[in-house]
Formats: sequence, C-alpha cells, structure tokens
Amino acid sequence: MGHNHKTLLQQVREKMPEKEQLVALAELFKSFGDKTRMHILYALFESELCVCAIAELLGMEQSAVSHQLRKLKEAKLVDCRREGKTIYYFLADNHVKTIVSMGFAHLTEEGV
Amino acid sequence: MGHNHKTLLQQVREKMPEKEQLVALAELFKSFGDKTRMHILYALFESELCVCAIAELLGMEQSAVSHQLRKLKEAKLVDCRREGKTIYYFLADNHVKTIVSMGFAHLTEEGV
DNA sequence: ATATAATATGAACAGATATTCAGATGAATA
DNA sequence: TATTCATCTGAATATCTGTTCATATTATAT
Repeated sequence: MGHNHKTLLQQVREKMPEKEQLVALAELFKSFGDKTRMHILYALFESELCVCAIAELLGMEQSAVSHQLRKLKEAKLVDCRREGKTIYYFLADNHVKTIVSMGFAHLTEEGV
Repeated sequence: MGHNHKTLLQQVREKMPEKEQLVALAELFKSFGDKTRMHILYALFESELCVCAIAELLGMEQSAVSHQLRKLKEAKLVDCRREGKTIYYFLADNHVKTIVSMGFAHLTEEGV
C-alpha cells in the first residue's frame, strides 16, 4: 500500500479546494483542449465572426463549427448576438485571451 | 456555403499563428483538462509528493496515478526525482500555477 | 405562403482517453 | 541471490468526444 506520509498528506489535504472546484477547473481547461476550438478562439481574438465565416476560415463544415461554438458558449468563453439570419460570435471576456497567452508562454519560454 | 466576408477573413488569416502552434496549445490545455490531473497539480502546489502519497490522497490506484503522472511529465507540467525506491514528483515551473490561477479567476470573477 | 439563407440540433460512427488488471522494472535489504 | 517495496508498462475495456449526415429552426425575401 505504500510507506508512511500521513502527516504530510494531512497538511496537503487542508489546502486542497473542494472537489467540485477541481472538476469545474478541469472542465474549463477541457474547453481549450481541442484544436478546432483553439482555432476558433484565436480567430475571435481578431474580430467577432459569423458561423459561416469561421467555417470557411477553418475549412470545416458549418455543422462541426456550430457544435464546437456551442461548447465554447456553454463554457462561457464566447457569446453571440444575432443580426438578421446571421449570428456573430465573440469572446466572452478578457480572461480567455489571458489564459491562452499564459499557455503560449509556457510553450515558448520553457521553464521559468 | 455562406455570404460574403472575404476581406475580413483575409485580415484574420494574416494574424493567425501556425497550425502546429494551435495544436501544441490545445495539447497543453488538454493536460489540464482532466479531474485527476487537476487534482494532482493542486496537490503539488503544496509540496512535492511521491506516487503512493498521491494515490492515497486521491483514493485511486497507484497505476492510474502513474499513468496520469506520465502525461503530466510529457506535457512538461511536472518533473520528478528519484530517492531510493521512491520517486518524488513536483511542478516543473511557475507557469503551471499561473495558468491554473487564471482559470480559477475565470470561474469565480465571471465576466471581466 | 413559399423559397431560400444562416444556423442549430440529434443520431450515428470512429477515434481518443481514463481506469483496471496483470505483470515487468529497478532499488534496497536480508 | 531471493525478497520486498515503489513504481512503471502494456493490453483490455468502457466511456467520452469530435465529425458527419440528415433534418429542424429562424429570419428574410419574393
């Protein structure tokens, strides 16, 4: 079963967040953890875009993009507005860009 | 196929990063996007820990933890050192904590 | 009302992923 | 050397996830 480390684990346990928070955090990062969604987010860094523009940009079917946009919206990373038949998607808040930038820094700076 | 937005897409395309970078970023965030791995990372925020301590903390089998530690190591989020039979894992760099904190901020502050 | 355009949705399928189980390393110790 | 301990590894499995296809909405235009 392993050696003895009860006192250390006691200390660690006290500082751990609630299990629900861990799950919520994992869910959030899961939203960033897909090539297509990351592609969409980067596009939205530049400008709000309608669904068919995103589909054309990524070279993907409208349906596939729509499914992913829904996930991003559920995660509150993007929001949208309607203008006639067209629906424009945009970043929900500034955290999104910050989080992605931090990830980028990790990849490039390698060990800080 | 959709309406006309060629000039806008032209602009967006110019600012987009390489496809490989998008994939690498998505892969990185995927590492954060699992309950077990997030649990492990939070534990390591407090202290370096050996595999069996982590397993006991999470109430999971040592093998399952070991598999996840490997993924975290491949993603360069954690590193390890050996001391006799025991192997201690610890956070690879400060970006890890920063990234998780940003995610946490997104969850709590909700819209900034 | 009908047709068309932009988007959303649900079912189905293929590929990815996390956990378990059984067995393999590698290191200390008798 | 044989044994035990801590960890790793590979195969198997069940679940999850992304894309496609067909169809449903919703809004405009004729």
